[in-house]
Amino acid sequence: MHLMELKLSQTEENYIKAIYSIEVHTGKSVSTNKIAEKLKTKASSVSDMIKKLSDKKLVYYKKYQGTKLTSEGKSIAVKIVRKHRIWEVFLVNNLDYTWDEVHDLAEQLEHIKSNTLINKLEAYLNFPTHDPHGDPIPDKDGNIEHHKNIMLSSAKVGENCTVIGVKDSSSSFLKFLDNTKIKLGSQLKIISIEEFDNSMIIENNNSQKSISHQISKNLFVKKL
Amino acid sequence: MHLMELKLSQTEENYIKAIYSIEVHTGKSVSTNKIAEKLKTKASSVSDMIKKLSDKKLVYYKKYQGTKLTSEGKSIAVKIVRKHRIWEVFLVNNLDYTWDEVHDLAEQLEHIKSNTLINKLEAYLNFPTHDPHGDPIPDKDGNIEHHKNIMLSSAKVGENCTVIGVKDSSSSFLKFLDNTKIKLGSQLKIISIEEFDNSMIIENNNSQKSISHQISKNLFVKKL
DNA sequence: AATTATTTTTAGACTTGTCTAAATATTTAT
DNA sequence: ATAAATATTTAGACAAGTCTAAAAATAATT
Repeated sequence: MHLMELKLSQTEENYIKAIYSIEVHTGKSVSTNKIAEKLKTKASSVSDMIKKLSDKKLVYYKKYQGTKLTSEGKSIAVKIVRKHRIWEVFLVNNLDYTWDEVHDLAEQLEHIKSNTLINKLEAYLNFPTHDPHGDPIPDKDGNIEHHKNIMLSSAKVGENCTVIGVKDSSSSFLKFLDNTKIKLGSQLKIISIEEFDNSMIIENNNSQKSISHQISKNLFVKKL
Repeated sequence: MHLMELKLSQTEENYIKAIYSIEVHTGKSVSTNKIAEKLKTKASSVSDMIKKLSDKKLVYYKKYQGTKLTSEGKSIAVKIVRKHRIWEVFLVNNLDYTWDEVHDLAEQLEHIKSNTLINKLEAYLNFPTHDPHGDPIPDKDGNIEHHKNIMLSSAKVGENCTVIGVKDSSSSFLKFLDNTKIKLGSQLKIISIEEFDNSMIIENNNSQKSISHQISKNLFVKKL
């Protein structure tokens, strides 16, 4: 519906992405301070940029009332997210990066401008549905599956499930997962749950491990 | 020998690369106008930037005397070239781009900042020695094989050779090669040479084709 | 060698994105 | 409901990179 492809700077794209991610998490309109915090910049800079994005009809904006992406803005945001996640898949699956190493690199790669590159890359990777952190990859038209956020901690004894993502994607958490050999797609069976501290014994690759509640609360799973 | 990794902007990198490519072609010190022409900018802008690069000890510069890369500058240039060519290999070999489509994309990808990415990518691609245009890929330490520029036009009847590059990398020439099924690594046997116009009959994939002198002058080959 | 012509540099202005400090709105608390 | 605290916006300055127009240096011509 857009008459001409407007070209955004890397900075503009980063603002759009930040607004999108806050908007998705909170549902509400996004405050200037939140954006500043996310982008590690100052509120005054954000104010300036929001005006610019508003002029380009990428956000709705009334002074002092916070901001929200227009449908055009949202569509751009989703495209950036799509690029980011597809690149992450490539880095982890093909170049042997680990979960915790890829974010900064993907942050750069997502800004590569090309109409065809990301689609070719997606095909090369066999149309992955989730990135290495378990977040869903939007399709070519911007449709994105919102997964229902089932945590491992809510699973019952005897159930089987597949790991599809992590909630906490801090470097230390991801390293812990690497060490315990839990990764995307891992099949887990809940053997028992300790009432005292809610820790779980799970079976993974035919071996049993104990998982603290702290951990199970941060693992998204799909029940089988 | 450099005490700390200095970070260059994309623009600075482009200047370094431009100076390098002109310096390699001509051998002489590079004039402001030549750089301006290459980068499609104005001489005044070039003047400013050269001063900046000179402050950073990446070029030698005396007013009105042209400029030359220092060894530090040259090493940076070669690293960029390395990135550019490795990305081109990936785009053509793995994502099915054609020779003539990849330049602009590689121009973006070469600026991705990462100490590990390009080495991992190189390994993933099995350490290619040449890019899809036949230009040699510098190794991790910046060593670059200067190939001896043997043209197909200098081959004799009965000789066998492999295509390792093109001199003219215009889009129309690359398309012509695609159409005639000549690509990097193609094995060619010279069947005959027509004295009148120096056109050649060559054998490629068990089929014979006529190649004008204009074409054979622009194909780098390695004799077998 | 003196005069053109060309190349290169400087000076000043503009754009994008940033910042600090001050002014204005809004929200919270009393 | 008024004062205090917080959030947001404006104003003005700065850095990177670009440009035009004018000045200075080099090269070419006669």
